[in-house]
Amino acid sequence: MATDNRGIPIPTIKRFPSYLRLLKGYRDEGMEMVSATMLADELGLKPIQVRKDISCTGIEGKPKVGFTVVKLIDAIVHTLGWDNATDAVLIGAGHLGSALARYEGFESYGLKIVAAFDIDQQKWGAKLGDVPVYPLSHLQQYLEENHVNIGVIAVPAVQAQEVAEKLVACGILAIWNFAPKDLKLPPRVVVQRTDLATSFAVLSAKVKRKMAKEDLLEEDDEW
Amino acid sequence: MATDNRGIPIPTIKRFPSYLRLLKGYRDEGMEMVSATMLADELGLKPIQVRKDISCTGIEGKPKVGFTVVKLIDAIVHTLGWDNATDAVLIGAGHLGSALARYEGFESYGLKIVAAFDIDQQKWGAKLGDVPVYPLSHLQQYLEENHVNIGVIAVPAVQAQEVAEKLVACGILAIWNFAPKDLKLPPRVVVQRTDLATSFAVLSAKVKRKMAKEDLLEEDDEW
DNA sequence: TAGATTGTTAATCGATTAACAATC
DNA sequence: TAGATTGTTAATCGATTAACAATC
Repeated sequence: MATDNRGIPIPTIKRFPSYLRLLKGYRDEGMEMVSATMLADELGLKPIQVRKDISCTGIEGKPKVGFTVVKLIDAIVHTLGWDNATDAVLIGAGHLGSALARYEGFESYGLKIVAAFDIDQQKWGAKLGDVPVYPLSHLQQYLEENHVNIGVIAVPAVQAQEVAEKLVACGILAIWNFAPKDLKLPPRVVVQRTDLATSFAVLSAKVKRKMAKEDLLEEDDEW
Repeated sequence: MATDNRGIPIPTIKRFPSYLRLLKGYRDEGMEMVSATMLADELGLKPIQVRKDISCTGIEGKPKVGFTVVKLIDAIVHTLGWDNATDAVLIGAGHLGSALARYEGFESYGLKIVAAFDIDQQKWGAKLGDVPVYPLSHLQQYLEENHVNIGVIAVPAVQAQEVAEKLVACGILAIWNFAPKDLKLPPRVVVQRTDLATSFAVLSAKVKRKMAKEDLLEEDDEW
């Protein structure tokens, strides 16, 4: 087990995709080596943090020179587990589901949405990009016949829990939940939320903080 | 400045929307009081953490009884700054942009998307839900004539930086970026990313970790 | 060589968790 | 009252940052 990722901090995991995007750009430009300093500069991080993150991949660099771009790409991809493609089903073929199904970036993450399911009869038989839409009632059968590890939930909040339980009952290992609802599921199931409310809350808080600081500065000016 | 939010930890901010959803449900069911224990239980958190989070809002509870549901809702909404509606423009009327424009949950966050802009001529004049789509070339004029604080970016990665710079030049204070690209902007601009890659990276890492643990357990069994 | 960069070890910082007195 | 729950203070845990020797 040369590069397992137990113990890699979540914040580091979250920075990996940014490194990856940058590194792929460098590779496409023909750049062979890159230093932590350069990456840090480009992403607004501190060099020491980039070095720490990189060290989690097990890759070693050369003092004064830096790291081999393609080696680093491979190492990050492998550390994230993105070198093994994983099939996923999408539940919910509304606007968000449709956007997800058509999103082409998933390919480079090793994620492949193989089928979508919806309760709305009008959507059955349609295609979202390359992804066929089936009746939700066919989900169980589909999962019995196809090996799929991940379920992507893009249904309204009120239906999310029920859909999640159905997925779990069918043996799904991990759920990526886009519904604005916190799911209660057995701990063996991996759940990842992508929640607009959460993201916007952080934005709101930062804006409010910034406003407060500016008000404070103005006060200071008057003194 | 009774309840400014400087010093409220970001992880706490991120949990607020989950509390809010739960509390609104309780309110609608007619529940008047709620304990930290109950919230924790429902969300899979520890009671102590919920109490710490709640204390950041300035709300006080009653021992043995808990907190007043509606008071708590108001306090969280106010702490997030969601009691003041903020206008936003959306750049990019593709599938994702369309899904965002039609998303009805934003209303309860105090976010209102007032207009969308796109370079694609075919989209001009259309409406995404209630949101009109204008030519991107009209952005500057629109922002001069309307007071808008937030820009939502839902364009392809290659165009994101350029669009962001245009928004900043027009005086936008904060940017919510859905493009898979790290923006380089002056520090005075608040930037929040909602990045599918980042979210999926965490999911992948958790799955990989889980697999490794299971493999390990199997090994243990054999010994 | 000189100097930039790596990698490691230690210090700092911030969030979570524990302990416990106060209280309804 | 007894016991559940709050709120505060202190301890723990984990990530970031600093310091610095090693190295190309």
